Amino acid sequence: MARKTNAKLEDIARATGVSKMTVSRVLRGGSGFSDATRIRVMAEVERLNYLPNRIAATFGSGEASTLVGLCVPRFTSSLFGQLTEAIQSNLARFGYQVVIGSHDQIPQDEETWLASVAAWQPAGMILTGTRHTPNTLDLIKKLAVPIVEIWNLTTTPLDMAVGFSHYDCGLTMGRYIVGRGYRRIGYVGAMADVETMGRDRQSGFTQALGEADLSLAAAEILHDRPSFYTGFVGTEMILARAPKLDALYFHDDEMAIGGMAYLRKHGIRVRNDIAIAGWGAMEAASILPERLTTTEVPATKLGKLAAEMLVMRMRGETLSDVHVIPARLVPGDTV
Amino acid sequence: MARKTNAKLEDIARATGVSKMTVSRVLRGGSGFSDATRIRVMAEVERLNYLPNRIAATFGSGEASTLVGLCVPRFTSSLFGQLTEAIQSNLARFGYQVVIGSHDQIPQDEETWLASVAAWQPAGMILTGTRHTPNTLDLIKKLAVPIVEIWNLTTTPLDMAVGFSHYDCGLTMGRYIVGRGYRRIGYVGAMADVETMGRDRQSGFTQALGEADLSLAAAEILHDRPSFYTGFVGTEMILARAPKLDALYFHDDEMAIGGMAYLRKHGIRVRNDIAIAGWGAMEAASILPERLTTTEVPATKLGKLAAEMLVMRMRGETLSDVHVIPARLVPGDTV
DNA sequence: CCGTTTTAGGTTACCGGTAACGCAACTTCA
DNA sequence: TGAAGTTGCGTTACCGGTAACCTAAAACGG
Repeated sequence: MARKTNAKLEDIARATGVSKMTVSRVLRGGSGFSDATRIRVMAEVERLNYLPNRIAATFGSGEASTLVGLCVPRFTSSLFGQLTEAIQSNLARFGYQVVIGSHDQIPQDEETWLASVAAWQPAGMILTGTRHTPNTLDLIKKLAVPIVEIWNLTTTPLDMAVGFSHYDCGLTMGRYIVGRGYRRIGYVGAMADVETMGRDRQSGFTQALGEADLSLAAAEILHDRPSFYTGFVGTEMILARAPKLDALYFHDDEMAIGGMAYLRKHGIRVRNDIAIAGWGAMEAASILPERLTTTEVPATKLGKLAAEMLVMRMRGETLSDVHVIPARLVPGDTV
Repeated sequence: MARKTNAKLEDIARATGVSKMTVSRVLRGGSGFSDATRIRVMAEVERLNYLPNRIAATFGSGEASTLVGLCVPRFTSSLFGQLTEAIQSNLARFGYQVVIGSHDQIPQDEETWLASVAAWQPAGMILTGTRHTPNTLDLIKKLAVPIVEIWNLTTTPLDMAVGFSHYDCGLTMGRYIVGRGYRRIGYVGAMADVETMGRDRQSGFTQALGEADLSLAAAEILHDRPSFYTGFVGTEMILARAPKLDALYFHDDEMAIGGMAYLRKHGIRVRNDIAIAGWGAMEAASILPERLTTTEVPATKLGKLAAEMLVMRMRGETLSDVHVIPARLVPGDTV
């Protein structure tokens, strides 16, 4: 692992007969050189197979690097997968590299990760959620770099935010379910030990029920991460405790699908016996015999917008702080 | 975005009354300083809220950075999500940061991404698959950095490899299905335009059929990415062309589940009328009324091993090149 | 108690780019 | 035609760490 023997600007400069400053100018495509020089330099760059050195470039310029940090709860979720995909590809278009982390809803893990990425003088940061440790907030302030908080909406962003209100997702779905005449309504959630955004949806949902002088007839929050199987088991558990429910709101679609599998197995008819609502408009629901009532979350669009906002800000443009990507209730056949 | 005003080693050195070299030694936890000095230095580090600068550190040492590149086909796949999660968390344990890319099976995209990451003097690389462009191979050779090729097994790794044989997955499943007495067997795949590893599984599968003097009765390779819905549609299409099939092998479990949804919708009984086999042992299958016959792919274990192999090699240890993480056929109720 | 080794530091010279400035030759235009 | 830009470079001084080398004092050992 000794020093690399790669060609450097000086090698190209020597071979071309110019100064390395000129080579640097040519490579960065600015001005300050003739066309003839450019051609000669580029020929040597090609011949010597020059590989740029962003470490040296970043260090020398004193500017931020072209690295951007991205921290999500986890990558094993279809929505966060879409988000990651969209953010990475859109940042790559503008010449940025994405350094990832996941915190699984543990703010301390985000802090640890952030510190390790901060050491790279990143040009920007994308964080999910609005829950951060005090140290994270300190670090962010010290970094003084554009930041987008995504996924969850906030009116007081650290810097910029793009997302939607999980509370409103729950509120809207709650009103919808109540409006369809259901009265004995349960909620099946996940990750009981940590504060997920599903908790916000549950709050909004409960609020909607309260508006109709109802309350949650039962809530079953499992400890595991949301998954098909968690939904299956959660449904079994909540129905064991509260067999007379006529509607179930799930943490997300995958859990709802798991719940529906439980119902089918036990001959309980969806909608006729019990209404089902999910969240996320996940791909898995596309094969259900009935269209799942859910909330569409434009993860890809959100990721793209977050990336583009960050790029603009990193380039010094000013733009408004908070963008709302509306999540939309999609009525189906299950409520 | 002018130069940051963060404290640097020299500030700490001045405040402590030592040289910045001593501060550097203390911070990196080596030797060459007294306990009293260490305490005074650390106090100033704390007080001035020093933030390390890996750009300068990497540049100054001439060593590789602590960045590691990870390129997968896409992040919107449960298995690649698990892989990403495992790799990121296990590399983070050892102080590395993960820079991601995705190529969606287009080798050229991998090349472009690799070039942008190579400029960061990464300490290592993790690539999926063994198909790389000539330029990618050149670049990798120039980088001269530990590399793990994962997911697909190869006997001629660029450097190290950890994975399993997709061909064998298909071969084993083919023999199993043939052994259970099925004769009119179809295959439903995805991403027809590019060479996926599913293609390798299909080859092995076809080979197994050939061993029994059979051939694929039909193959339907869709153009889309594998998904629940692709499986649904693919099943519809293949059965329209070849209604008398008695077994179907799918690109993966999600497609198989989609296919089973189609069958259920049309009153076709799984196993009684047509056998179904998937691949990947994906979580979604956990809620099926019958246990899906599939191949278990230990993505998390694979990612962890890949990360650990890379770390060992980055630390200069020598170890064997190729590790096989066995994929295992899991018999279910659908074949 | 003295020679030798170890410890605790300081000094210096980079790493490979980039910013800022300088300057000669060439254009432009009144 | 001469003053004022403009173009096309070169020169110099960094950026903030680290490696390598050096030195004086302290510890050690026979």
